[in-house]
Amino acid sequence: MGRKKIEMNLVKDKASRQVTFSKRRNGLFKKANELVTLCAAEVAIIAFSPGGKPFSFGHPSMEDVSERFLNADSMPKPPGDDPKQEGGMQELNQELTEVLKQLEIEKKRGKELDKALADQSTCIFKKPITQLNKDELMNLKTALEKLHEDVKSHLSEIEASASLLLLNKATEKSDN
Amino acid sequence: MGRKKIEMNLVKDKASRQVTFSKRRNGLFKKANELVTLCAAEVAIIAFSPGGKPFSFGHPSMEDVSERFLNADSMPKPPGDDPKQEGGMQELNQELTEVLKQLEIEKKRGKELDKALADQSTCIFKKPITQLNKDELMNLKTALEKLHEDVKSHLSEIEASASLLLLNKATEKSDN
DNA sequence: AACTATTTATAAGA
DNA sequence: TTCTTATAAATAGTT
Repeated sequence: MGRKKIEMNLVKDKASRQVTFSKRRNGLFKKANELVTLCAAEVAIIAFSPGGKPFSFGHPSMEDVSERFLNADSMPKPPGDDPKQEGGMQELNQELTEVLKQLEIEKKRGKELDKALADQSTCIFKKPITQLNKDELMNLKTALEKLHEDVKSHLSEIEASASLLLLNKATEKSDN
Repeated sequence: MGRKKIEMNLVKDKASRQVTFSKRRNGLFKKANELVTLCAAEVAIIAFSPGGKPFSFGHPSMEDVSERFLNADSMPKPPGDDPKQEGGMQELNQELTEVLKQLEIEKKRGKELDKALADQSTCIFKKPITQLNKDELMNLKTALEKLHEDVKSHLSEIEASASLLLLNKATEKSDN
């Protein structure tokens, strides 16, 4: 789909691979959105870049899609289910939904924290640089940057874990 | 992308809608597969047809993806640099080191919990959730709650550490 | 981040 | 449903 046909193998150059990922991720999400619009479908996607960053698409929101999954009654069931599982399932599903909601709330709170931390950091780096011991300054800067990064990666983990759970629940249902 | 351009609205005719969904779902999954192949990305998709039937795509396996999450970690290292400090710098540096040590401890604690969760999850995630028995579901639920608690406390710890760092920094600054 | 030459996806038709 | 094909859309390489 471009100037030349490309082989369907790993793009060797790292930079090119990142560019390709960005372009194609956009394309994928656009296609997903069209599918939603044209067909009144519900679609959720989670994609990890080669660098390991998570990106997600969801319509309706991931949470809405999750509720759909977690409502076992609306899902077609494989034949030969053990009936004695049914009773506890419903309750557990509800509880799982609750847990996921809590995770969502926590995620949002964390995002605000992340932002606040970032703001404070940049503020502090502006003023007293010349008055500090260089090594110390470097240490502090590094520490804050790592804290910042740590918070961010942890949020990714939360988001990814929740998404994974949801995706995992649906996996067996269909083979396309 | 066809004989005629179509409006991006819901396809009215139900049969056509189903046909469109099938075609475009195939296209979407193909694109996802290409993204995986070209970029070494990891992608999972769930899609509900207009009729409510779930379809999914996932590369690599859910187990691999989950492991990827639950193992990912990186720890800020305490400075432990040479003692070329001047004046109040020494105090500040000690304080900083202390905070980072605490953070490291907290981080390790979280890592253990995550690993415990991973152990439970890797076996649990291999099965569809609807086929898990009650005990397994309870374990999963407990693991998720644990993860949630840990994340919460971890974020609080980070927040507290960061605040302490910034406060110390501000104090040192006004002294100069 | 924009631009096009091409390839690819797909809407309509069979 | 599956295939065919004219056309729209995505994108690889380039700037």
